[in-house]
Amino acid sequence: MVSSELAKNRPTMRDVAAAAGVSTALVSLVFRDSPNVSQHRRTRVLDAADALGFRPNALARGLASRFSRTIGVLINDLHNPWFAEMYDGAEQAATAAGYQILLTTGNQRTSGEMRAINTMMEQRVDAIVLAGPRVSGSSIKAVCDEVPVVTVGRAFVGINADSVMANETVGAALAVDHLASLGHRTIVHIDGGQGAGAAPRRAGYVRAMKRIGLPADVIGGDFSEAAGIAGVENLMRRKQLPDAIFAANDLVAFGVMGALATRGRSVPGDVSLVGYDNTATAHFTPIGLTSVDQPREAMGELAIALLLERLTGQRLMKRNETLVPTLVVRTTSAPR
Amino acid sequence: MVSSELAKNRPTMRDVAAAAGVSTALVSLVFRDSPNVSQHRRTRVLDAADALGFRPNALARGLASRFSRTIGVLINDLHNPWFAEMYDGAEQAATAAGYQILLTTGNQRTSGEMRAINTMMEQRVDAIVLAGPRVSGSSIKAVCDEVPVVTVGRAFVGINADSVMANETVGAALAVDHLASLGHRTIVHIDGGQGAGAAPRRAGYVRAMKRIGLPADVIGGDFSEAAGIAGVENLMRRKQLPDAIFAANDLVAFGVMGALATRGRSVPGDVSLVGYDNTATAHFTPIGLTSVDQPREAMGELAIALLLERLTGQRLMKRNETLVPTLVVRTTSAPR
DNA sequence: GAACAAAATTAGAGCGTTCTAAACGTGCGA
DNA sequence: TCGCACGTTTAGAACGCTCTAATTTTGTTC
Repeated sequence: MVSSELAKNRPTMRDVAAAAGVSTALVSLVFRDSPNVSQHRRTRVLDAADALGFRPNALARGLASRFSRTIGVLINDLHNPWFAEMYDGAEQAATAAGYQILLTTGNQRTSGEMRAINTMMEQRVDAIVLAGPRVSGSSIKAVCDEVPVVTVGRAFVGINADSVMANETVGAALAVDHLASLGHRTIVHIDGGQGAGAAPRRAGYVRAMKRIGLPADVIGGDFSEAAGIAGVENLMRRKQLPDAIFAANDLVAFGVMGALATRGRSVPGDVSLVGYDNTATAHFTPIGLTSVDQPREAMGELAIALLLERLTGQRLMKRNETLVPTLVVRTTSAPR
Repeated sequence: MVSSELAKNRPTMRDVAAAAGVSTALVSLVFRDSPNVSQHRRTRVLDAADALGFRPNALARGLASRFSRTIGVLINDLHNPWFAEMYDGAEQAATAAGYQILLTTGNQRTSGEMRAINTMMEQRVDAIVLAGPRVSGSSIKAVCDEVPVVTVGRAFVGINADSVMANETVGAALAVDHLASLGHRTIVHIDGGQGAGAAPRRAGYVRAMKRIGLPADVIGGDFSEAAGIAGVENLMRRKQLPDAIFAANDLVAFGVMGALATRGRSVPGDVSLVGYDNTATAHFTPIGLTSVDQPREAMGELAIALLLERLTGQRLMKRNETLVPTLVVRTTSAPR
């Protein structure tokens, strides 16, 4: 089935050892940067390895050592730049700790996620990061008992997985306070329906409005542009547009912007607008969307840090961390 | 160093074999879906494996079989949704062929790319996809001799790697013809400088303009928003704005949109605009950027198909494939 | 130069699979 | 009843590395 061209006989440690006139054990020590190797032999081994084009076999290494020094990262949606930024933080932290990352995606489907998790387990990753998982807690319970797991953007109860979250309630309050401080009184929230994080954002909005003595006004939606468009259609049927709109996320906000523009209303002239997530698109000049920003890279770093605590045996108890978002003010929000 | 909690004694084939009262060889056959296993034993083995929570060890499997059934995919920039879409196509094709994907990123740096490539080689991937690589051809020559490699969005000469490209020249012509058909006469191109694909886009623009008898007019730039802004500043110094602008990519186009808006000019009222790449951002309603679209998923699928040809020994000769882009017309281009 | 400690090196047994070749049933025809 | 073919099953040697314990070399001290 496989052509002879491909069935490469790659050099092994035995070959290197023979070429350098030492034992395979010594070659192994050299490639693991052991301090107890004489400089003399070290260079001889390294030279021999170089001459042969030797690459250590990570499979054999992992099998023999029982540790792959690999952390599996499951990203729910590769298209969502949110995850890319979280990944940056995670990768940096993992690399610094001498771990490699095995990146997989779930294609936004639970079946895909379970497949990806199984793959990681079969590859014997030492720990797992689940970024924005869609799967149920019960379906990953067994995994969490075998290997340290941290979830990002979602927390499970009843299973042994750490979590890193952003405080959505505070984020929503940030948006409301900002709009209120600009003098807006009628502030509508188009919510994210059943989406992850939608509920606490909604709750944070309601609480913040109550706190400053304004009536909460929530329009149902989801995390999509269409929801923003529908929300505007809904609002246009009223006697009067609100002073401002707080959208459940940036996508919804883009829908709102488009729909308002179509109907000849201007942002922020007629309505101020705040989004959530601070996606890359939000900052593009023609848009300039004011948006709540989550510390994505920091979340990725923290996720790895939590895993490392488990891997080094420093901690056995579950830990849930929450980071605080900030508000990035751009041009879609202006004084009333 | 490692806590006892973590040094899991995962069940092995031996355990499963013992529990099912068969040999490890039989267990192995069952897990490889061998047809020569009696139904009776198969279910016994599967039940035993289930009861024990057995997961085959991919490391051991790869070591013993000399094939990991894994294809490494190096994505140059995780933040760029272009790659995500290409990846979708690749993953689908790979999964269909029974391969797993090992995804890595180079963080837009050649050093990062080389590290990632080395990692993949150490993990003994069976083949490699390099999506938009920044590395030099000479630095991956050795890799291409060890394992089938396909590059996407870039082709190397002198090394044994297949390639999948989009025809940038045709893409540029698509943009020019579209603008010309709308009646625009002065069509400026803000180019991508040294960026990947910038040269053929520029050449395609020049050729298309020549073909329809219009004067080519190229403003130097790069693949960034800033280049779009600078381009507009440049144009504003002229007596008159051009009828239309063909930007080297969507990012440049966004810069152009923002800069024009800042200066009180409207798109497409004063100037029509066409981008390149058809990024997700391009379709958002408040932007609605007309843009050249590359068949990204198809490119990913094709990349895997080329690798499979090599893996099955069907082909030894290098092959370079080129796919044809299309134009997605939105609201930034209108009749003169 | 002997005795000992410390440093450097090595032999060899795993790690959990696959793979080859051989062994084992079992049913069939002679 | 025997022999044979066929479909199943198995023993045991890889695969390329790590790890433990033992061995050899080197350095130090008297």
